[in-house]
Amino acid sequence: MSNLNANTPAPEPVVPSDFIRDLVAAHVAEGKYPKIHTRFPPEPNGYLHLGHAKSICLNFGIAREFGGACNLRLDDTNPTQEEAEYVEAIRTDVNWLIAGWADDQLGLKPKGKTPETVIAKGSPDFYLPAVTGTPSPAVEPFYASDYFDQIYAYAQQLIEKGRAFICDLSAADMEGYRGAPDRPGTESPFRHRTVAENLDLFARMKAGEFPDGARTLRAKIDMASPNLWLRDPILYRIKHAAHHHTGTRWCLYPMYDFAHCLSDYIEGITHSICTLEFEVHRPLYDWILESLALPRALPRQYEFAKLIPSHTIVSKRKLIQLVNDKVVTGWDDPRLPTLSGIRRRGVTAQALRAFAYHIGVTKYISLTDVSVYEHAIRDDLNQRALRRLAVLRPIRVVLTNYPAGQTEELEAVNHPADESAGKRNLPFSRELYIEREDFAEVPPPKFFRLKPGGEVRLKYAYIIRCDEVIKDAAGNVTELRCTADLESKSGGATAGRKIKGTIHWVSAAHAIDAEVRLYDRLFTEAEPELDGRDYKTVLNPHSLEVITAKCEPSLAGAAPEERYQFERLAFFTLDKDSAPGKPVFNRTITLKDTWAKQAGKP
RNA sequence: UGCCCGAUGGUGUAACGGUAGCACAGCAGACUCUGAAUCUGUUUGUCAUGGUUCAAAUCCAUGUCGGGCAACCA
Repeated sequence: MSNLNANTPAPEPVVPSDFIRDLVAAHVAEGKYPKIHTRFPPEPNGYLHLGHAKSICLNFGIAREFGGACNLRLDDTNPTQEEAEYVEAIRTDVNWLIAGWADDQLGLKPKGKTPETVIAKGSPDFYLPAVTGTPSPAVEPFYASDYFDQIYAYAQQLIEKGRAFICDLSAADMEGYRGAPDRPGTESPFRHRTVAENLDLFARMKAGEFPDGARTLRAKIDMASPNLWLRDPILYRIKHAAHHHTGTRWCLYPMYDFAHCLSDYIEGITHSICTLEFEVHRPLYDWILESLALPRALPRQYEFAKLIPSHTIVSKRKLIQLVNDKVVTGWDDPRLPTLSGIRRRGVTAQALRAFAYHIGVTKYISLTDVSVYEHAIRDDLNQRALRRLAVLRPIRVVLTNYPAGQTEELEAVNHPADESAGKRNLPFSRELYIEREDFAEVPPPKFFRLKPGGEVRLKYAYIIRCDEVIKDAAGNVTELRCTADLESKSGGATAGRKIKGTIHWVSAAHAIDAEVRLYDRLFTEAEPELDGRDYKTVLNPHSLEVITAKCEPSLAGAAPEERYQFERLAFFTLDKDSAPGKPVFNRTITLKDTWAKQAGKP
């Protein structure tokens, strides 16, 4: 195990290998492109989640491993779906996830810059190169909507080539003309308009002469194609709607298929990596690009299977529902698989990257068990978290042979495997708190914590024996009266005694209170929506429990960027709801608990 | 019932015609002033049937199963 704390990040895993990277490596080997250029193109219609993390790690990872760049692009061609709020959230999440790892590969553009126009082979060509490695307020992400002028010009070219036409069919009519997967469609009655008429109509569509849905621009391909996406697909539709980035300048917006390949081309993307559902779109992607006789190298699309994590939901629509229905407190609720939620929960970007590395990239649609995710988190946190003592569910212990009023400072290490993490002192006194679970009046087999007449070691302190159990009228244990072996402190005469159990504790007089939020999986089932089941029926009622814990005093100075392990319990991080003197800790993930598993067995 | 894609232990992946490996999970043990970590050992797998070949997870054929595709969404 390597030694590190929050300030000395763990080494990144070795470079992964998968079918896409193999392809890119081959392209590099044959010198197919001067530079590898990928892109991460989210639509700003929601928050980024675990699934996006996989894509980000893939795209930026490739850029990183092959000396290329990866553009951040907002794929914003549908004004009715997208909002500026999401743009900011996306930028934050991407920056967080790649920080210290692929910052130098992040492709942005000078603020406000749109593609440069060049005349190549007698027709306009557009290019918008990325700037990398210069984070500053003067740069911003790419926006597909910044290319509306260029995409419009490309559409005109397509019309001029006789490869696109204006269609007056309504959405309902078009459905009838489309045919079916096993039955060819029929050509639109407007398919044979003249170039001049198409150009004129297209210009008038742009000018706002027609209402929504009145006309569309369609590619002229093949209504009999077995690939539905090649049956004269719509390239442009009329939408009199304000756009988050272009305002009211347009009432005509390009469809994804038309805008995406051209955006890739304009930015000089070489490898356009997307998820499997776009596989059937690839012929259209290529058709558009090839129909335009473009002078520069064309981008190519590659598809991989998206991440499907178990015990959660990653569909944007469902995520919105969870937020709106107040099942969770917001987009950054630590139980959500959103990057903002994950971050607030205390998971580090590096853990997420390690996870992405471990799950691999294939074309096989699979369900990834959360345990892989959880392992990546534990592995990361175990290396960086500072150890602390805190008691979640306290029970009072009085050491009858320890002088009242006496306090001593005991030395404790901050990390058992990293000396450089330093040490701290723990105040010790006659009255303590220990974990309720660490005492059993009637101990189950193999219980080696505290029991009547039994001994246990207090971490960094003394070995104590339980002499007496005090109960209230209802029979609840309220206090344990114990005696300490005063020679058994670290370095003491009897410190070497073999005691099976070691438990954590805090001094009652010195402990500070902290709100602790115990998070757990949001769903009890691996596939919440299996067979159309309503996810509401499998919500985990214990996904959040809020308690007040007794913490060692040093935790009063907890830092938000730090990670802590409350020994023998779990990993925690300070929540943004903390106030001076009122710390709030989020439980990121519990430690593995072999005892709980064993104790739970019949 | 058209087209496209896929199938390797419980789960996720590697092997690119030449010993089926790794990780997670599980189980057993060692160690332990964290029942954590660490270390050791270990159970379980090439969808099926043919074919090509000295040799097939890998190439071919057929089948089976799973997924995707008929928004003026992305």
